[in-house]
Amino acid sequence: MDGDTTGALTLHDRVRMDIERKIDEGVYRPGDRIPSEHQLAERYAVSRVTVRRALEALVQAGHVVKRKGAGSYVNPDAGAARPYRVGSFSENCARRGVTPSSRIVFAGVVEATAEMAEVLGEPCDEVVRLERLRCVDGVPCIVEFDYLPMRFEYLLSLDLSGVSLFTTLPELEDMSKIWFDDQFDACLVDDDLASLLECQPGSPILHVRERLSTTSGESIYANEQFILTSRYSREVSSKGNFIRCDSPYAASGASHASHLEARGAN
Amino acid sequence: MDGDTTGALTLHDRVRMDIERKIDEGVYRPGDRIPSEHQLAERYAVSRVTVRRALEALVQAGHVVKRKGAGSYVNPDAGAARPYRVGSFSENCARRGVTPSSRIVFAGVVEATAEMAEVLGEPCDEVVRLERLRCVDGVPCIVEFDYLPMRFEYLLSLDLSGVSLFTTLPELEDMSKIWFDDQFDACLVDDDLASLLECQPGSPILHVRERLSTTSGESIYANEQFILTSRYSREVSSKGNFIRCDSPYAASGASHASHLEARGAN
DNA sequence: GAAGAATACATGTCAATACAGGTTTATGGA
DNA sequence: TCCATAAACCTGTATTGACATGTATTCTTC
Repeated sequence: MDGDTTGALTLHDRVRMDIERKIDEGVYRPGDRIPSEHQLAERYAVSRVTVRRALEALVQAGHVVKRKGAGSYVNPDAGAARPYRVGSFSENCARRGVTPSSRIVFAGVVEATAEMAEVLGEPCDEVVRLERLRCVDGVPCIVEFDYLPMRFEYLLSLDLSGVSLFTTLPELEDMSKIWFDDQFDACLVDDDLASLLECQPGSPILHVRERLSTTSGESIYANEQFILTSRYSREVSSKGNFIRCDSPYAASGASHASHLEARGAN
Repeated sequence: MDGDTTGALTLHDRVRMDIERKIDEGVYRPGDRIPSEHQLAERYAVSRVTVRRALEALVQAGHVVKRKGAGSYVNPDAGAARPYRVGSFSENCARRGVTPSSRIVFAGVVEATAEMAEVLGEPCDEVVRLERLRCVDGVPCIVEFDYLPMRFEYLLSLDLSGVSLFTTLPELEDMSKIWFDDQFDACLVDDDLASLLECQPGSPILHVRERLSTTSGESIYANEQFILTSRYSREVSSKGNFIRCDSPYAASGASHASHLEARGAN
């Protein structure tokens, strides 16, 4: 395990990282069989259980596939070994070599509507509200509204124009313990959005309502994004541990839920 | 573990299911601390490792939260204990007591475009193509195009009007080994879609392109859905082990990728 | 040479034990 | 009563050992 013996990490984490590194460096190449659990245990001087735990994580991440009775293999499709993390707006831009920017349109405390309280999962009178215009190389792409519980009021004293909530909130450190609830709609750009996004009113626009909560049920925040998909596309990759919960409206005759916020309140 | 001793299941599965049942029946209620791992091991007459494995699955599914040094607790937010599976169109309708129906608009083998071959991840000349109109209580909501590798040609001899691909394809049995790649766009209803969906041309419509593949890199199928969100809304819940890979178009100046299929080819 | 049996090997499952480190509760002194 | 300490308890991590089951290879037999 080389000189990388950071004492803070667990054994199975160190084993996992070393195997991961060997895959990255091509020591184990796509399609190759990697040494058996028994051999790895001997090589790293750990128990087989520890090796199995490391391999389990690699299987979860898509780097390794196992075949009972045969062995463990490096995933032959290198592209399928997706990074195991969430990319924020800022991160995605950086990865593509374009410059993200944010203009804070509004940041403050507002009275909570009944719907906000419900979405945030707790009775509350006030919420922290952000409205941001996100641009790529100066071209406006997304209008985003964020709604956070009052315990995040401290955010208002920070400069949020360059950062994402993803990297700011300590609650979001361990993504594996976060539930994302997303609802997707298509709607048309109204005059307010058009002037912010510098586009034609009546253009189609993607409307995403997202709610983040911990697996223990605590709400973190909710947001609402209007994404001009002609300028910025939203892609999501996910492993099968999610549920779609489509809901037909036609049957109940109920109209579409309106936006979380009264747009005229600015 | 009652009389439910199905020999086919593993021990940790039986333990997990029994704890799950006790949570469902209210023996362990939300917020309650469930017996310690040591106690559970003694009660079920299994080792602590087996109990931990059962609990691990329950934590993954969101039913249980653990606190180091303190104990394991039933997730206080019952709503957060989401079912650990994907809901198909048919399933979601059934759950809501409305009647789903599908009209097959087209089903057959077509010549593969370069883009289809790329999306399906393998060189191919032909693909199986389905076009379906999905309705809720007779109201058309979704136009769906499916593209499958030729090994699924046998589907064409089945009656697909009542079922979903999800429950039909054996490849989709273990959802935890499936990658979903989704891309969301908003666009406008054209004349073809309008006549199928019985709606106004120019209405905003949600356009989802989805690709399913195994963690070992094998493509299963790709599809393209046009969802009238005013009649049927798409919600997605997911745990944090996914990635968003938004891509800015503004920078490169590249135009939006066109549909997978030439719409006029019908 | 081909088919089937025997063998070696790899992963899957499970048990029993040990210790580290965090949390809760009980104890005891100021 | 309040606070600090100690003990009990619980989860996290790791080891060793064992057996079951599926896969691949080799050997034997026809």
